[in-house]
Amino acid sequence: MRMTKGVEWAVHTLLNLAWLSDDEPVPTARLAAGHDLPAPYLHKQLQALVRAGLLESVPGARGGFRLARAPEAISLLDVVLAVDGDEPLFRCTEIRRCGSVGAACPDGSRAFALPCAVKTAMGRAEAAWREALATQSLADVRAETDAHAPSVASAVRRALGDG
Amino acid sequence: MRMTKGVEWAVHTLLNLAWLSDDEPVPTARLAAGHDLPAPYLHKQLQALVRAGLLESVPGARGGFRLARAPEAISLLDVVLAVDGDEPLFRCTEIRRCGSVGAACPDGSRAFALPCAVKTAMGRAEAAWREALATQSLADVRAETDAHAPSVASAVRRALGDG
DNA sequence: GAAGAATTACTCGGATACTGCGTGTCCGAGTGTAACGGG
DNA sequence: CCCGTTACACTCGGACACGCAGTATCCGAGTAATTCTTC
Repeated sequence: MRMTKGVEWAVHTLLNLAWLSDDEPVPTARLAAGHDLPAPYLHKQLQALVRAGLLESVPGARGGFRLARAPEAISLLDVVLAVDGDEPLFRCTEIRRCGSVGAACPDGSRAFALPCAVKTAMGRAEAAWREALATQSLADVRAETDAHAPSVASAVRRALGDG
Repeated sequence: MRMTKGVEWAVHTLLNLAWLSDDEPVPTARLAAGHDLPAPYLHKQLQALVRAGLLESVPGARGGFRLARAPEAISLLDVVLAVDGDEPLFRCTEIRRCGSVGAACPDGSRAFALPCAVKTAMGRAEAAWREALATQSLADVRAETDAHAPSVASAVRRALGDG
């Protein structure tokens, strides 16, 4: 029950693009060098972000990736779902219907008409998690970092800017 | 980013024990037959629940497992952490310090003194998830099932009771 | 018939293989750039 | 000197191996019930 590390890479990479704030596309190699990440694998994650509509890819020479929307319009939930997929944390396989317990229910169709209570309980918790992720945007995280560590923004522009 | 299926098995098994409500220990084989689960693997999950203090194991003939606490005192968070471990969903590897971006921060020790904003944002969401799991007890799920499907309780007693 | 000891059968507990997904990598298709030649 | 063509270098895009955690299983240690023997 753990998130893939691609999520961390994706969030930091999107943050770096948000700090650059110009429309110049940045190639994978420079983004990967920004945090010493393996370029091919990061590239794979970036493709997922493109498919999810969070990034725009520019092909050809001097191409690369840029944000497809404003940082205010990209939530952490968007990033997590884009990289890790949108499957629920808890997958109900309806084992309540199986085995001797399931068979001992005389009115199976009526007893199992409503959703499994375990599934709904887990779903409530997951909804709270998603809500908390959805209400935090990339711009919020950027603002929090700017408040605590103002030197990071200029460091990103110095390290990743194409000047 | 998915929960192990052992969680579903553990919750349903604990629920069944809560429905039985007597102090007779139930062996693994009968619990597994209740939902057509592979007995050896379920046995492994039950051991994890014993280590976490949610179940009591009774060795020897006519032995088995029984709840170690009242269903009201067992939260869904307890079950999830017992089976899947208590590692955080999001693991921050501090990549912000690495690479050209990390090196470009002139005052590294000051800029990175406070926790990573990405980590704290993810931590807020995870805290909401844990809170929602912690406030739902096994007794709550049992009550919800009793309200929606009253026949399940008697079915469990009929299928798993040692009568 | 009752008490005691040995036997037996059943249970938990931990150690051991197998599989699927996350992790890491590679090469081909496509495009913009730049150089080069001709007008 | 300007324009069109050609070649090139760089980028994204998807397809291909590897390792570890989740999945599944087995056998040994320990205990309570049972049975047999003896008084």
